[in-house]
Amino acid sequence: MIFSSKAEYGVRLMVELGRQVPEHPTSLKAIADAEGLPLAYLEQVVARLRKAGLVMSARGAHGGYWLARAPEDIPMSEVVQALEGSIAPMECFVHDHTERVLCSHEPDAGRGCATKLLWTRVQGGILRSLQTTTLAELVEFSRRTERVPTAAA
Amino acid sequence: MIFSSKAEYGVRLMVELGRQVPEHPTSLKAIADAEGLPLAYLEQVVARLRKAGLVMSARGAHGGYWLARAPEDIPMSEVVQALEGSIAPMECFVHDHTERVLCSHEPDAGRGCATKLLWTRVQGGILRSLQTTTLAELVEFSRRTERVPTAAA
DNA sequence: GAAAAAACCTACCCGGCTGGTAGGATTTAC
DNA sequence: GTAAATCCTACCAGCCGGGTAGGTTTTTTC
Repeated sequence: MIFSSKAEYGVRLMVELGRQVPEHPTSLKAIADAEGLPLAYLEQVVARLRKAGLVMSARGAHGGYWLARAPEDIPMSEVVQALEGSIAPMECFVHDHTERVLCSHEPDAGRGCATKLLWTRVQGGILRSLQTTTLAELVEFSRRTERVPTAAA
Repeated sequence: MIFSSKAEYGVRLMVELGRQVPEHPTSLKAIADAEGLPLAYLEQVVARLRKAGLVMSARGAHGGYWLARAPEDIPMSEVVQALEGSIAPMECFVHDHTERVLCSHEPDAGRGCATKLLWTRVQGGILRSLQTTTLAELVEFSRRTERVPTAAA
């Protein structure tokens, strides 16, 4: 049970944008260099964030990306959801958005799906932790733990 | 982000065992039939549960598996952990059991890994939901939602 | 208006892992 | 001794994650 690297890269990208001046475009190249990530792949990642309305972009020379909203107004659940497609502990959750505790894949020997009760709780736990964390917190954290560049080499 | 089918099958298996008389062995074949799961694959799944000390087994004819403890004393975190190997939202968590919020895969441009703060919270959310759910709850749920077999066909 | 810098798009690809299958060896009840 | 079961190990096929490649379009700058 692991998130894809898209989530990791995308979150980093968002933190990086959160560290920048608002409204001012930052090129992907700069972010890729700063984080040591492959530029071409980052393009695919940022495309998801753009389609989700989390970042905005400007094309052409000196173009780039910036946050569509203030970091305080961006819950990480939105970010991860945009990157992962959906936040589901099991496959049968992906296409079943109802809260019904009923296993979609089979009637299950004439009784309700007990595992779905469990996965529903797990999903709740994940969502809650993501919803209560804002991008601003991560940006703040990255600032706090920033090491002062050693003056002398 | 999805749990493997081992988790699904294994949890079902545990629920099935929880529905049985304690200490009394149930054959995998019976469970495989009841749940409609491939027997040979279930063998691999149950092996993990046995190695984790969650189920006990008896070989030979009329052998089978039963719960090593009462369902009330089995938190689902143990079950899922046995089945999945580890419960980690990101790869770098698997081999880093410390609580240090520090990215294991790279020094990250001279600052702390902000994403790890997020994943730590997510992991906490998952673990809490798994720890506070016992097998007994799932067994109880499966009993409550059991449909009365229709008398007439 | 040419060239550079950037976003944007789409097709492809490779290795690893998930979800099994196959086939047996061993143990025990009857 | 035979049937029923656990136990063990090797193998495999397809899917998908994590990229690469190679363009097209838009915008700025000189």
